[in-house]
Order: sequence, then C-alpha cells, then structure tokens
Amino acid sequence: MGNAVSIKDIARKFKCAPSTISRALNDHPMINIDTRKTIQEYANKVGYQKNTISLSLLNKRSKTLGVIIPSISHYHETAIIEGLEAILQPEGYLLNICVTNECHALEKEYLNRLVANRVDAICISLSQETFDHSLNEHIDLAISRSLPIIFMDRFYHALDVDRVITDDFKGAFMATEHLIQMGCQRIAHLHGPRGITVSQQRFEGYEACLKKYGREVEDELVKQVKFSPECGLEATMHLLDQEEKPDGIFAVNDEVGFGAMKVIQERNYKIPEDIALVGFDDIPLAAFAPIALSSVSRQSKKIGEQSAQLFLSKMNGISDHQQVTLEPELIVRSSSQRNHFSKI
Amino acid sequence: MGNAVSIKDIARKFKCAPSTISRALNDHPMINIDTRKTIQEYANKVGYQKNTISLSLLNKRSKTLGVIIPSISHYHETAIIEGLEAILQPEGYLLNICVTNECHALEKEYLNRLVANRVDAICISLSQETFDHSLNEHIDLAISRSLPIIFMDRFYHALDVDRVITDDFKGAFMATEHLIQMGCQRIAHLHGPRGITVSQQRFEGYEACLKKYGREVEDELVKQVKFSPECGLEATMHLLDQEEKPDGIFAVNDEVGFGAMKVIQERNYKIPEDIALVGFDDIPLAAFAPIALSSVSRQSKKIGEQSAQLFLSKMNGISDHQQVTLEPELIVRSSSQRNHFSKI
DNA sequence: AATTCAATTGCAAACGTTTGCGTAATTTTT
DNA sequence: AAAAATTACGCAAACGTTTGCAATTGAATT
Repeated sequence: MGNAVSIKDIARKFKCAPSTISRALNDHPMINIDTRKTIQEYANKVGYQKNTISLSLLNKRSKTLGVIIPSISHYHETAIIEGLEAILQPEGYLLNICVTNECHALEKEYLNRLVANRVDAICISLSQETFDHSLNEHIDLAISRSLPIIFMDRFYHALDVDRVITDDFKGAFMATEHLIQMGCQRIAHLHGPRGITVSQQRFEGYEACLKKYGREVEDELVKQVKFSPECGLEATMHLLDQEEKPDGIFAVNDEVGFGAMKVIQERNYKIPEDIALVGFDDIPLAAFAPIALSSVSRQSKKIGEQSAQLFLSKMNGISDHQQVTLEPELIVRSSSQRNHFSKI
Repeated sequence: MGNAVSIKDIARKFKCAPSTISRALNDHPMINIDTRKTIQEYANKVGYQKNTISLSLLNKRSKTLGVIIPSISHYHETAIIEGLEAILQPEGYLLNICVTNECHALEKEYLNRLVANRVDAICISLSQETFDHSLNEHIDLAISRSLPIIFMDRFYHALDVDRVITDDFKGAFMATEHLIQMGCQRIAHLHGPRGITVSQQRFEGYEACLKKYGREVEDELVKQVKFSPECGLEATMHLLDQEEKPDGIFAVNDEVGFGAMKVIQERNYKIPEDIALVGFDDIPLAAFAPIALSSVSRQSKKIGEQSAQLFLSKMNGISDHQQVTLEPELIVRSSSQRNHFSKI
C-alpha cells in the first residue's frame, strides 16, 4: 500500500499546488471548470482515493465508532451489531468491534486502544469483571475526557450517562406471570451469572412477580448457570433430582432453556403439561426447539439501532444525556401454552 | 475529544521541543534520564495518550484489519471473528468489521471505505451477488494496489490469492458416506443458495459420494433453501409430500437441519430410523436439537485464527501467496446413528 | 589554551489533506 | 486609460508524531 497515489502526486503531474488539486477534487467553484474536470478525470483514471487518516487528523473526527462487547457468540450481540450497522453504514461510519470475553483487563486494554485510535464514541456493554469489582476508573477517565460513551444492556453506577437498555425486570416479570397464569405452582428460575446486570434484573423480576401473587422465592428452585445449554441441562437435572419438582421453569436465556428442555424430555416429563418452560432473548432457533420455546424478546436489533441514533445525536452536538428503555415482548409458544388456565 | 493533550502541549509546558517530549516518552537514551522521568510523570498525570492516527499517517500502517462478511448472524461467522481476535488482539490490532448482507453494492462501498481508511489488510468472505455476477473489479483493483486481501470460506476466481477455507467438498462427502453406511437408500440434500461456493462445494461432495457408491443424484431429492430453519422446514415438507420419501437427509447447515427435523417429527417419522439427518457447521445448539443433530464441523474459529496468522505473515513481509485448507470433522449424534449398519 | 569528544537538545521535514489569505492575471467599470 | 472588481491559483499553516541531522553545551584530552 506504499504506492497509493496522493494529492501531492497529482499536483506534481499537473505542476500545480496540492491545494488546487484538493479543491478541484472537491468540486470547489474557485477552480476553473475545465481544470476541475481534467483533474477529476485523471484522479479517477489513476484510482486516487482520499486518505481518511489525514482527514481524521485534521478534523479530529475519525468517522469510526468503537464497540466493546463481552461476547459475540449469541444472537443478542450479533443483532445489536446488525442494528448499529443498519443505522451507521449509510452515514459513512465504520465499526471497530472489540470482544472482551467478560475480562476486565481486556476491556481496559481495548478501551485505551480505541481512545488512542480516536474513535468518535464508544458503545459498550460492560464486562462481568468490571461489574463485579467496580473497576470503573477506565470508564470514568474516558468520560472525563468528554469522549461520548453509550452503555448498552448493563447499567452503570453513574447516573448521568447515555444508555440503551431493555427492561429486563419487566420481561422477567411477564414471563413469570405467564407461567403463573398457566397454572404453575412451583416456578423455578435458572439464574444467570452473578455480577451481570441482566441476570440480576431478571431474577428481581421473577422475585417481584412471585411476591405479587403471594409467593416466596424458594432457594432450592433457583439455580445459577452460565449462558450455555450445557449449564442449563446440568442445573435442571439438579432441579429434577429434588423430591419436590418444579412445574414451571423460567430460564435466564434461550440457550439455557434448550439445555433444560433436553433433560426434561430425557426424563420423560411432558412439556408444557408437567413442566412449562420460558426462555429469554427469542433467538431464531427458539421456535425450532424440541417443543417450540416460549421466550421474551428483548428487541436486540433495536438496541443497536437506538444506540446508533443516540451516537448520531451526540455527533450533532446534543450534549444532554439520554436513557432509552425498550419494552420486552413475551412470545408464547408450545413450551408454556397450556389449555387449562390458572384458577387464580 | 478536542481537549486531548498532545505532545506539543507538553512541550509548551516544559518549554522544549516536541521532539524531546517524543523521545522522552519513548524512553530514548538520548534524553537525560531525569528529564525523561519528569516528562513521563507529567504525561502520566495529565493522561497523555498517543494519537494513533498521526502515527498511522506517518508509518503508513494503521494497525487495523478490515473484515468484510456477508452476515454475522450465524455461529460460523462469529466464531471466525473470535478466532481473528484471539490472534490479533495480543499483537495490538483492531478489527473493522463490515457486514454486507450478501449485497454486492454494500461490499464495494465497504471495501472502498476500508481502503480509504488505510487498513493494513482485508479479510473477506465474498457476498453472494459478487459471486453470482462475477463483479470482481473492486477486488481486483484492491489487489492491484498491493493491499493484502485474504479470502475466507469462498473461493475466488483468481488463483494467486491468499485464502483460508474448509474442505467443504470433503465434509459433504463424509456426511453423505456416513448416511450411506447407516443404510440410507434415498438420500436427499437441502442445497444452499446458488452462487455461494459453500453451497456448490457441499452439493458436489454429496454428488461425488453418491457416484462413488453407484448412485445418481435425483432431482426431486435436491431442494434449494436459504440458510434458515424456516426454509429447511418448508423444503423438507415438500420432500415428505412426494410419494417416494427420502430415508436420509443431508442439510446444507444446522439451522436448515433444525427446520427439517421439526417437520419430520410433526409428521411422526422417526429419526434416525425412518429418516437419518446430518447438518453442517456443528453449532453449539446442535447437540440440543429435538434429536441431537449430527453435523460436520468446519472449524470456524480456526478459520479466523489461520486467517489472522496469514495476515501477520503478510505484515512481516512474506509476499508469496498461501492457501490453507482445513479438514472438516464429522460429529455423529443421535439424528443419524443407527444400530443396524449398511449391507454395502 | 586549543582541540576533541560526548551528552543533550532543537530544527525541520515528513505523512496527506484542507483552508484562510495573499497575489497574480484578467476583465469590467468609471 | 486608470481604477475596481473578478477570476484563478499558490503559499503556508494546521492536525500529532517521529527521526535524521545540526547545534549547543560542557567536560575531557592533548
């Protein structure tokens, strides 16, 4: 790439100043119309392409958005990226995507690298470690330098920030209430990893709903899992090993729900008659689970879109902080749809 | 971000030349050790951070890899990204990820944007449209400017390129042969979209294997689908509507396999006894399908890793083209594992 | 005391582009 | 014909950093 043709090269060719070439290529009326055309044609012929880097240096705008996410292996995260791209591609932006694997050190490293690269803003979903130990100095530092930071999915301790989240509490509440309405008496919860806001929020929604219907959270009905089908399977196995089994399960996400379903069927329990099951995220395969899996959609793509919009408004100089909360949607499928309804 | 502190700012503070600051910060022995320490401490205090953009301009190296992929919603693509990051993060690189949605115009637009941004190389998986219509000028142009282009997954018409692919032909052959060995007599294929190399390769592997065992491809046993469970379901429905039904199905990928499985079960056929089923990609949920889905692993993460390695070797000045072909692996699960074996 | 040498630091160019201002050359106005 | 206005272009600085070379200082050697 050392041989890329520059404005200076063209200027040499035409024996004129680089500024003339620059103006000609930008169709500046100050330059004679014929000169303009000639230069444009030549530039076209030799495949001249503007060097964005020098422009970034000059304008202090890189036309790039940094994206930091803890993982990229689930539907939710890829849908967010799709949402970001859908809005930002037409605006000429590029995405620098960094995956932290829930590791704080990596998050910090990536944040620094993005700042050094002078991205115009950063959309970030905090890592679990950052959350667990409140290791926020790197974030605070970035904010203090007035680099726009947009939080996605996970709350941040400070209040005056920009963020786009789904109301996970409400989603979990809806899922649990649905199970109650389907007549479930003992509703278990497959709880996500500690320290992640969504895990906490979903548990609280589950808890609040039980309370509303005069029930208590029973510790033996709450199992902690990672976001994988294997973990869902194992935890559900333990649930089924208890003498008093659950007749409804609310899984922290669909992958976990898949795992739960597997072991429930292996043990020859009927879904939803014996055990009704609801997941979270509404992944594309949810409807193709052994029994079509009910799920709470968190509008993942919309999170990306809204974050992108928020970013654009920042770029347009809107400085007051915005906090967008999206409504979850309960998608009822066979895994929880019972024909006899609750007596409640 | 207009307020970021620069080397010039520090130079003003110390009433010395920017070059001195630069050398001090880089621990250059030419600078007095005490001066060095003082400057470094000060820089640290005010949170100085090197501006990578100016360095990119100077070095003609942006420490960024452009990644162009047709989609990001499947396991395969996200695993590739994970592989790229795993290798390139420690080397200080960032990834500019662009999703084309199989659209040629977008691919071209993104390619230009990446070139303008002077990425050090581009890892690309060509869009379907680019393939269908051989719209390769944008690629050829980039190559002619000696920008390293690494092709992932899909072949490219030219021979002397860098590429990392899985042997899809072989994988498909293995899947089909396995079905034959399981005693299947009428093996259907759910064919991926036209114009995509992997679709073509997998079909050819299927075809070659049938030939090897003295069979012919029957047109009514080959249905074309998009990479979604919905399409898999619909196509399989048509297969089952025929009077002579298949007793084995090789699906172009696992999502399609999920769709196929759904309708097979709805029609009360037994898997694998009545119909054996094999997918492709070995997605994490494959083992959690209604009947654990046999699949061909294409080592998606390794594609990313190898592409990254190839890229690094390019950066180290190795100019001869490399073509890496990874071996697929057949993972046999319940959806195809029969207890009585073929008489062949 | 004159010379050499080493230790520090500054100067200026370079990367590629834009842009305010100055300056020719040409045309229009008085 | 002189003054004013217009047209078309060049100069130079700026963005932030690095680096070869020159320059300065002071100490060590003759």
